[in-house]
Amino acid sequence: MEVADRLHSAAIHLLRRVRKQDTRAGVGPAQLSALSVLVFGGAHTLGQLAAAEQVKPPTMTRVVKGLERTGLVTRFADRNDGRRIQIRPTPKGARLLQQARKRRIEHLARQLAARTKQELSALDEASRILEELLKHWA
Amino acid sequence: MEVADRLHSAAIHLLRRVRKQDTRAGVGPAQLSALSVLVFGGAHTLGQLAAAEQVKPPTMTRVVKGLERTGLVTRFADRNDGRRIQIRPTPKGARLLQQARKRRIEHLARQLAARTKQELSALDEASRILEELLKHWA
DNA sequence: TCAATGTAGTTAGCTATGCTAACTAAGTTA
DNA sequence: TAACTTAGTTAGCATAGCTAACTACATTGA
Repeated sequence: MEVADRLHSAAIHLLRRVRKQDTRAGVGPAQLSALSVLVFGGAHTLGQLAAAEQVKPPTMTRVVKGLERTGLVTRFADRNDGRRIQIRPTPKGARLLQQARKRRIEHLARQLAARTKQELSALDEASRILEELLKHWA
Repeated sequence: MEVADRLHSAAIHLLRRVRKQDTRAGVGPAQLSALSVLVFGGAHTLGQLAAAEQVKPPTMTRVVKGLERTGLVTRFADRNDGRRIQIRPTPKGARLLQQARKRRIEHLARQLAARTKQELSALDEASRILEELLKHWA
């Protein structure tokens, strides 16, 4: 379908550009993305985090190890279930994520600055439609 | 900025969903993406391909090796410059890419089917604005 | 009660993908 | 034609994905 195609392509190329800003964070993309889930969604168990990131548990074990080694998250025991491991961002982790996110958003915002008010509101409306779409995704 | 933020988030989540369709292609994301450049853009030198994919030449050397090993691309010498290596998709490579792309687009199109005509045209317009934005990206 | 079953996470080991540094080979220039 | 530049590869490292097999804890049911 025509719209699907155009949307798909635009999303790919947009993210490819924006992602380049992450180089300076000094943290890989998987770690950054997992950290983002924790900073915006609060503590998660390893399994919840793996599900949220759509990766298998062994992958998340290693991602969390990396984040822990650099002091960006801490792990603590679950009170109700001795098998579960809760993971929480440290203040350092929250700070780093916010900065990385700021770089991405500001970079994109700079590009958008040259657009007209009409175009910006069209983009805003489209984003809201997509949010709705994602909420009901089959 | 508000719009940048919303757009960024929508693009991330959209692609994450769509990308899951690629599992069945049996080819990694970097290979699939490079193959897409070749199928839609014709033969490229290794360096052009690396630039298009925003990776360094050594990375692309290996990606191309993988594609070559599974018979999805072929390499041939550049007539004008003996240092250059041209890379071209094979019929098998073109076929595989088209199928993978079809799966992605159709999956997205199925989700879009529940939207109104107005919403679809808003998404289409936004995609065109983004294409324009990407063209003049600083 | 406690043995069988299920669930959460880790470890080991493979592949793919990213990088830099250092190299080879081919073109360009002074 | 010697010096420099450019294209690509090789080697070696880190990250990130997977499956299979394991440990530890929780739940279930005879």
